Amino acid sequence: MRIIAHLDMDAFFAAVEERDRPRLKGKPIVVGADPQGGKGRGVVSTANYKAREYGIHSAMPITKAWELSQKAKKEGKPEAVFIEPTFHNYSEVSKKVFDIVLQTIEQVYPSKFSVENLERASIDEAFLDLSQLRSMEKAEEICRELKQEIKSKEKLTCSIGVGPNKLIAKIASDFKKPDGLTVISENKVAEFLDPLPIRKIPGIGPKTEILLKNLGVKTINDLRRLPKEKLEKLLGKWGVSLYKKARGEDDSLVGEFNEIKSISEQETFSQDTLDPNFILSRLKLLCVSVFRSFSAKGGSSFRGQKSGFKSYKTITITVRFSGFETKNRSHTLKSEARDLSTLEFEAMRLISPFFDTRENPKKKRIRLIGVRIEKMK
DNA sequence: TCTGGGGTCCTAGGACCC
DNA sequence: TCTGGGGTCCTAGGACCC
Repeated sequence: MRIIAHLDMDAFFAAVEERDRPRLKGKPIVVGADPQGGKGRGVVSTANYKAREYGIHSAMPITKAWELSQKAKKEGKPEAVFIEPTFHNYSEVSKKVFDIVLQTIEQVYPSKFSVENLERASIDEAFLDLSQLRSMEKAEEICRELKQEIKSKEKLTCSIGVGPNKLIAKIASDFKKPDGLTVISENKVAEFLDPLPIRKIPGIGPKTEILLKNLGVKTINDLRRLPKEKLEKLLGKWGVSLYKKARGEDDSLVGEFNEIKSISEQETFSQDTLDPNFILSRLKLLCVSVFRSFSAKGGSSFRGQKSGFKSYKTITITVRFSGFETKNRSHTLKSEARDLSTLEFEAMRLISPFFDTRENPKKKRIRLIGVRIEKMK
């Protein structure tokens, strides 16, 4: 039997800000783009639980969050504090938290846990393979300990889910947020999943939700009643995988090696424009910056492995117009490139048709451009 | 109220090769 | 002369995640 835990920090970015700035204690906090008095561009990255009471949540346009905050103010409630994210800071805190996780488990269960049993899934999430403990009770106990240690050393709370696989652990960690601990043993999986809305399954987003709702499927129990063939016809490969997920099945391993497959940067302009001088100069800066991360040596990347690539083969540019319509154009070179000037040259070549009628017959203004490289070695 | 930035995976058509 | 089938690569787009 496998025992997998999923640890998820609560409102991570906002929690770090609240911890580090005592004057913000207890206030609604929104980490995201600068709202610029309701005229800003961008979205909410993280809102703390006080701000969520105003209806503010992740991925919401920052202008909307601003309005909700103003509305609350009129009702006599405290205005939300808007903060721009400092990723460097969060990733340092993240590292400390995961060090605490490793140290705590190694202390309590020496030789039963090592780095390979920990998979950092993102800046604020990790999976732990606790199968070696051979008991759900022991797993629960160590998770309690982890939460306690993180709280006392870093003054941050997290939620943990424990289950027979990564899927159940992940859904369970979300079940009692914030500061929750949910343990689902193998024989309780169906009972746990049945009443949950299908959106709780990672991978079901707004589109799949609508598609399935049109078939009368709202809960995971409803989903389980659909035959495999029907799901496959509807969603292809993904449908077959959903069939298994609805049954709580998932055999993916903790600590699978995640190779970096692409490096990209993009920029949304503060005003939509079709000025080639401006756009090309920004494009060049994006190229420089993408090339810098490409050739950064020895630095540990987001998922913890070494980068320091030597060559790339595919260049892609992105253009997003005023109406949010988005186009990509890519080119794969005949042989590997190693230099910045090839990247700049190809990026310019790919974007130039967007300045005239070849790719932009209505002369629409541009909102965002991006540069990506792939097939690195 | 218009919708960030950095990623992954999947699909589908066409080219090309055997 | 009106035509197979499989494999792989390239390109473009879309859904989703944190």
